[in-house]
Amino acid sequence: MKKPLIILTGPTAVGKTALSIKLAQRIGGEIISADSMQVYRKMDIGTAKIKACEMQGIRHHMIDILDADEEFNVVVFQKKAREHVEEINSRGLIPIITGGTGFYIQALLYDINFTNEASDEICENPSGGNAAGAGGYRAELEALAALKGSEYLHNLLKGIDEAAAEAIHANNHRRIIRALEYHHQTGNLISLHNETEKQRKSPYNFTYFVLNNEREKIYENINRRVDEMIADGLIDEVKNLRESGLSRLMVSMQGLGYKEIFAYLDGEVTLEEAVTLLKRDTRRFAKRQLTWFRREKEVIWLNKADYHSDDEIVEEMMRVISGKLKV
RNA sequence: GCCCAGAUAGCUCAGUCGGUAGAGCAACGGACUGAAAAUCCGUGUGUCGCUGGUUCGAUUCCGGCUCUGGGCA
Repeated sequence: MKKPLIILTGPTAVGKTALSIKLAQRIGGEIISADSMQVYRKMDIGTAKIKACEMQGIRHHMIDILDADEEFNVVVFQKKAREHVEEINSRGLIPIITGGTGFYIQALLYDINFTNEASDEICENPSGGNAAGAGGYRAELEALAALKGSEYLHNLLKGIDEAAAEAIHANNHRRIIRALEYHHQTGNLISLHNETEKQRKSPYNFTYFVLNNEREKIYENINRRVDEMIADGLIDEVKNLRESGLSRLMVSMQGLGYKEIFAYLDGEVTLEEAVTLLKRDTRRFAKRQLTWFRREKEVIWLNKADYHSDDEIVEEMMRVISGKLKV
């Protein structure tokens, strides 16, 4: 019998957090955050992290578990989140995945296989001061790309994994590097790996909700929220992180709000420009999130415009969930 | 009230010696399987203010009207 798992996601600023609390209260659940930035401590304002007083007694996992200079990625997420799911289930409660990182949700939901023999190479480089933060081979490829251009790497990949080279654009050096790295570590082709992982069936009895709203409304929320973040002290938050010695190349500092304010603090843009860019980049992010969710199979869309209140949405969710769990 | 200028994409504008139009920004669509709030790819989305006239054909020329600036009273 598959264990229940509820997912509540959607584009940024659509109102996931508030709804997730209501759902958790109603159903008797705990929340596991699927968010690549809220895992970091001291990154509160820019990540729109839920405040303790807003949790209303609902337990949250995967928030504030790392320092901003630590590495985090989909593999770490998957491993930890899976443990939380099992643990919550063992106490007879229902785990609710909330957050906007679709890739993470997919990795957990379909139990995508990321393991390989040489995985240590990446894990044992915690001090990595650059964005790559990975093993020597990746750094090597990084340097090669800088020296000879990503076209060169793309040709390299063509000789190893034709299908992958076909699928990955020559300019997408990050993905080319991963494909080469994958082959280097495992001796296998990433194109084949992707093909098999795509076939996976979820080990969970899941219900996948995507909260959405009219685009215009989402953008209004984003613009307003950015202004509020500035008013709430986002600049000081970034300033503190910067003064604590964080580089803007770190993964955590590439998050929305952090990279733009960092550029302002470094004197590259005015504050006004930084705010405009942050709003724009966040809007584009929301759009990319929607593209991701559209492609996901078996999702249930909930359009806020179709309901009068969050409570009404929760009622609808409960209807769907009870149908699923009855069997 | 009179005079001048303008009205073209969501915005700021260019342009068409008459053959239904581009640029920047914004926006939109897509990819993604160990950086994913990252990375990458693709796409002009338009009653050329309204209305008559001239013309085979008007966004373009002419008249009238409306609106918006500025000026004179």
